[in-house]
Amino acid sequence: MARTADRPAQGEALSRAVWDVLAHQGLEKLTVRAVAAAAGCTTGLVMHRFPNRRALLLHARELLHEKSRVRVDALEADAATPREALRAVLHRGLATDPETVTDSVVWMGFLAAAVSDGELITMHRRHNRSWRARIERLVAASAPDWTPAQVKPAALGLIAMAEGVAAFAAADPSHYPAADQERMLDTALAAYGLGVSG
Amino acid sequence: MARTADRPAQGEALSRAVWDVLAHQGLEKLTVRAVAAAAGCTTGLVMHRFPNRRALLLHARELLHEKSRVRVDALEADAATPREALRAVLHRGLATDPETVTDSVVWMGFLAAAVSDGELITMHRRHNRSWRARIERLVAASAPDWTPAQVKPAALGLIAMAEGVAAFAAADPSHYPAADQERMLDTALAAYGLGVSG
DNA sequence: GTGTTACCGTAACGTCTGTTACGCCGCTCT
DNA sequence: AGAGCGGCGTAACAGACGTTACGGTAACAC
Repeated sequence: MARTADRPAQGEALSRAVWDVLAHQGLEKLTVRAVAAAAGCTTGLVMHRFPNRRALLLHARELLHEKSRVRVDALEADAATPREALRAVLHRGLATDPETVTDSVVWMGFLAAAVSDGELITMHRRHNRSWRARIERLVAASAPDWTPAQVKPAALGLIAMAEGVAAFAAADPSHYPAADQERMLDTALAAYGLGVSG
Repeated sequence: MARTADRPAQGEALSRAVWDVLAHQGLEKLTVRAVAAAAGCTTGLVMHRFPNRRALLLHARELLHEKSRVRVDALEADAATPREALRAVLHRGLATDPETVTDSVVWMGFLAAAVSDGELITMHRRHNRSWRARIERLVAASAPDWTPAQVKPAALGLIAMAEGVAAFAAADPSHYPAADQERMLDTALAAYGLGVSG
């Protein structure tokens, strides 16, 4: 890492290093030294930029949340219909390529770390609740005549399905190819009567 | 822990201590000392019973797998129809009470630990594949006229849904009450045409 | 009761952790 | 060009970690 004073860029580079370590070495090896090595610097820079290890993790978690929100916002904005938006957004939650598989592994690492960190679990809940609200809104827009009592279980089923299959694929990619996950998603949308062509 | 030579019982007690620490303190604090404290003994006993920390974790993981398999076998045997069996088995995968919430937290801990442990990930895959095969078998029995191309996406959707909602509920129990999870499951089964009364 | 066995608590080892303190070196300003 | 400043690499710290070695003591045989 070159010698610069661009603090936001350094914070982002270090957060990316956190994600790298979490994805390839796991939570147990997520040490300050490992992060520094992944970022190509020393622990001096890391501890100079963040007051302590926890702050580093919290920043990395928040940044990941923010990036994924921006990406999903764009997917939603680009969709022609609510049903296409629903499918596109849910599809992003699957783990169908190296990037999203990595995302899923990192996601699980943060979730496991949250067990012993009140602030991490608070961030997770905030993010997850807004994710759930987004899908409920898209389901309601996709089926305008449904009551909330119909929307809520369907939306919950869809987000749970995406989360679950992403965890499966992250742990066993060769047995959960992209095509299987996509067929699963389209079958579920069709079963609920939310298919794009329905 | 009393002074005895009942090795299997000690191994099980220590594994239960591993689950306790994993559930209440998280993977980062899963140390030999913490496990010994949770078991009410010292590190001496732990290291006398297991050659090293990894062996302790692997044993705890395998025992958890075995116990859940026995429980699910019983649920399946007790069911009157394939559809009832399918629902009962999937319901066990939800996180609807303190015990199953704990199970889900522990499950995630092991999954996160598996990122940096080839043997743990192998065990996870073996277990997960047999779990998937079980649900595919139950779905096929519940809908005898379906082709494999219909069975597989539905079964995948169902197990992913259960896994996902268990993770949600483990991280945010107050926002994922049992009733919501059960309504989600029954709505999904009905949507697939696999409802108990269908 | 006494001797033997081995279970397991105690204590120590070297390594690795997060964190702190120090100082070099490149940039900027006059 | 030289002085001043601050970013960040280096090195050391205390504590916690996994693991090892040793010794006291409970449990059994007789």
